[in-house]
Amino acid sequence: MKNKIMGSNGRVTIKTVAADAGVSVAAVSKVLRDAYGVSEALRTKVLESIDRLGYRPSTAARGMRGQTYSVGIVMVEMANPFLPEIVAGANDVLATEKYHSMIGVGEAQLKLETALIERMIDTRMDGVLLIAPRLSGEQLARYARQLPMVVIGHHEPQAQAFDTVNSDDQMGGRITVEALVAEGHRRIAMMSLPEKGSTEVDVYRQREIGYVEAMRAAGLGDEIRILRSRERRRLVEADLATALDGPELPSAMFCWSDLHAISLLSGAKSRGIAVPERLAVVGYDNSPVAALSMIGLSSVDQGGRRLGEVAARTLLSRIGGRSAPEHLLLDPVLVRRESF
Amino acid sequence: MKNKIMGSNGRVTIKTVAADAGVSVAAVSKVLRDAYGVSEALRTKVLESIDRLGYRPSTAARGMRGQTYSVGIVMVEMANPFLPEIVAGANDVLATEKYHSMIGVGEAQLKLETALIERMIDTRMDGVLLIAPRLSGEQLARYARQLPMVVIGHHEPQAQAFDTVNSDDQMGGRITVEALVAEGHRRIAMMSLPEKGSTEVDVYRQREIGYVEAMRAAGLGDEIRILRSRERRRLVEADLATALDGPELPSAMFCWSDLHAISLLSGAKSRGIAVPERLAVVGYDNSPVAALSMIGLSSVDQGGRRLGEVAARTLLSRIGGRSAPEHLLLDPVLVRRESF
DNA sequence: GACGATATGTATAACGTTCTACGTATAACG
DNA sequence: CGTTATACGTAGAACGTTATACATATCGTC
Repeated sequence: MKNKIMGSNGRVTIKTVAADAGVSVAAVSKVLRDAYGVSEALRTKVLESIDRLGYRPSTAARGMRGQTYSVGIVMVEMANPFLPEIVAGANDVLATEKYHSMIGVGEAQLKLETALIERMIDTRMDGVLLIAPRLSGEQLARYARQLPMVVIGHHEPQAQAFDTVNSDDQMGGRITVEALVAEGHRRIAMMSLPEKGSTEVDVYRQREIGYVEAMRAAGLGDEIRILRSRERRRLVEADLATALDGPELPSAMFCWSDLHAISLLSGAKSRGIAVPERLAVVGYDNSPVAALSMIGLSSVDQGGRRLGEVAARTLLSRIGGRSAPEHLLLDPVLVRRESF
Repeated sequence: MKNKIMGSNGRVTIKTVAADAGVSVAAVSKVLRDAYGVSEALRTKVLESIDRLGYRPSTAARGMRGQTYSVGIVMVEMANPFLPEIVAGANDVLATEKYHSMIGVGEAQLKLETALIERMIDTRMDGVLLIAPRLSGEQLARYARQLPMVVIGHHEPQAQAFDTVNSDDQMGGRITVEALVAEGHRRIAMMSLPEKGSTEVDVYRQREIGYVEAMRAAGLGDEIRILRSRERRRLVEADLATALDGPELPSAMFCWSDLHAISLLSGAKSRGIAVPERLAVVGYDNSPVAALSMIGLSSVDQGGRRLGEVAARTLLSRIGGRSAPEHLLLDPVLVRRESF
């Protein structure tokens, strides 16, 4: 067994492969990149050496000059039950193209989000997928000029620098109201987040728009009622209690998220309010908890896995060179359970 | 404004900083690394240039020769509700030392786990934190010889090449049985996973050991009963139904995970089995779902955040050069709710 | 001032891969 | 056979940072 040319730390490098196959380093690189200018014979020889030696390219070295075949995912938080499906869907697609994703958790903090995106740029990731980012559209665009970007959970169809892939949140509000109206409900309220500081890129604002439109279309413009709950997890139950104990309990409540809907269910039960007889409840996200038979929450399903798949495909096409923006909306579905 | 020396793509590089500060590239590098051999005056000058220019080191270039100040986390799956707290705790500690974590999801698949760890090595991450890996201790040790490693959810106190940080799973079984016994329960069964293919590194095997020991200590050796549920999510409910419909329903059931416990609660309710009067139920993990008032599951709390913090600290000390192994156990706590 | 010890700052190669320029071989055509 | 076009493979620089060797400056002592 001949002496092998190894990198520092005893690692098999492209030089090891070149020596084993009896070709130049540049030839091995061409084979790895599927670049023009190597014969089939040389290619076969090199691939055999790569196999035999168990060579893996150094991602760090690739980042100096070429592609790393990695994608960053920045998630707003880890505990959100909607996100695993998105990530799984994205990873399915990425894996077919030999890409790996690396996830950073932004904790809904601008500073952290910024630091993560910048670290991904510094690591020379080929692209980034943001899920429910807190950065503004302008800030997103600035980073998108530095690396390919796709955003989920941010509605900005006029954005040029990055793509968006979303569930159609207006439609989610609409189909929920339509279904409740078809059951005879007239007093349909919506539980959302504070209006202050929000814009129409936010998913809950889009859901409100759909709710309002459908109520109007059903001739229920006078019954439009949007209640606002503070976002802090600890404050949600207090705000929901206010809604449940208020003077005019609606016959149905559409909540912008499952978390709120589940808390509402809980509060209603403890007050002896019959669900769905006295109060029908619909959430949003169709999280696994919603499906527990002890919960039985009706909920709008956004098709997280499909979202992830489409977003990853869109990102790969950006990485491949496309610069014309794409803004996609996928149809949500209302999943009915006992709460409605 | 003078011409600035910029890297490819218009990026501020170490050369830009050196030129701006009027010093050599190597001096700037020494400042960045806090290395010996630069004066305070030069240091101040360089740091001002770094600030003014908004210089960020290229992580890829750092990976060629030095440290990247990044840590990989490989998680068994994304949807596990126990994991967000671990990651949050780890990230808190890592952030104080200017490290970023990047998460890969192994989906409980050996091939994927392997590929992720290798990609983290290729990216020259400074260390890796594995959460409930499926790789064997031997395989873990092989990778741990290539980069610093800490493992959570894998009990191997004799391992030399990597560290472990775990909740004391035996103790979790023990305190549960003790509490049930103190309430007068004698027929206490445990719901666990299949014995085939498992070893004592697995958390559920450790919980079984604690269960068995505490039953014996309470003079209930004859009442030891470990039921086994297949791991596939879809099969859990069928296996639990078998347990609920069996000839001898115990008076209490200790489940190795909240998922199983919640399904058991659901099954018991649908059969009219009064919880906790006819059947007391205790889960493991104290997940957010367990705490929902509509669920009210008593559960063993592992202190995920604390686990993450300790694990990150342990990893940083490994990265800092320590090679003597550390194996830490944190005490779990039984959280009581309506199910018991 | 001379000498020795220590601190400081620079020059330069290394790290592993990609990109590009270009020399040479090969094939096709007249 | 000579000419032209194309394919193939190599040499070497680039990428941005770190690590190390070493020249020179500075400080303390005699």
